[in-house]
Amino acid sequence: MCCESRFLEALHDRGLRLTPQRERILAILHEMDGHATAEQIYERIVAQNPSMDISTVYRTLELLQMLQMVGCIDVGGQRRYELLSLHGAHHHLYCRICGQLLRVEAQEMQPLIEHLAQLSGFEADPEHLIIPGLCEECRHRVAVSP
Amino acid sequence: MCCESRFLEALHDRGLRLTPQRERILAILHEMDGHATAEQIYERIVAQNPSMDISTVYRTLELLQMLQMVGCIDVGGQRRYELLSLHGAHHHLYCRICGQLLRVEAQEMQPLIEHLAQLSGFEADPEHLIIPGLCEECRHRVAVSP
DNA sequence: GTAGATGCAAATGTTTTGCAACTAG
DNA sequence: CTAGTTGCAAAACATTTGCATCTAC
Repeated sequence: MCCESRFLEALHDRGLRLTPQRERILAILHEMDGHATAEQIYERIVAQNPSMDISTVYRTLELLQMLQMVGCIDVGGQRRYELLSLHGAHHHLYCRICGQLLRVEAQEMQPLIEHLAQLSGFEADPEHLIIPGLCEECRHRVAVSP
Repeated sequence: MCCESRFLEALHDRGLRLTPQRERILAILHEMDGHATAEQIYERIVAQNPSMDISTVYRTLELLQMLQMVGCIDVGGQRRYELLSLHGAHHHLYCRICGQLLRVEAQEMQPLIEHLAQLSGFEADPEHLIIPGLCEECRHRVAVSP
């Protein structure tokens, strides 16, 4: 796990503590490799440790966001979290049929971002844009049965 | 009101009915000119007609979305609705400091959409994309006081 | 020992649903 | 008339909070 020592240090700097629950949540975030909901993280942990509470998951995710270790995106009325250290800067394609999230490298969006800046002085975030649409499979499925 | 007759026709085609509640919600959507939450629409109506229920607002908004007369975007954990007939196809720039939504013509995004289709077979929605970032004013304000 | 963290239960806020009563066509 | 619609109340979600208990340090 690449960032546990960073976590520990960040906690200590603030007078906060490394608990087994926090370790477990960080480990799960590594395992899941992105786009997990709080509920999904919680379920994985409860399987082994039934006493874990979902409020602890939320509190830890909030903490990790504050420490800039976890990013959060808001799709389809729910939040999904991912460890920032696992992937480079990227955006998301959100399939509004199957709910799948695809990653797109940040650079693919660069021309658009420059265009918008020129057009209206708007400085688009260089990461975590969510583009809704249809993924390839769902697009075909819809085309076949209209 | 430009689209009431279209609404009536679409309803009749499906054996559905035009009720005073549906008329009222459509009228409010015209008045509000975009980006209203269900709660905001509900409040406006309750002021004159206290018996209206918010579930009727949700049901009508869902219906209008199904009829492609209303679009829905998901920003900052809440949904906002707008009448599609009021503006041409467009996307949104969402300033995450002041919360303002700016409209961008759909054509400005066309090159990106084609690029994504080529890259991963993803068919991005031609409308209602939300791009978070900083509007010109907030960008300057932030630059001055870091 | 003690500030900080946890688990529990209950509150929150938003959206959805079941259902009996009502009404547009 | 009657299928569709409404208002109401309650459920369903996702998320947050208050608090007594517990624990990392």
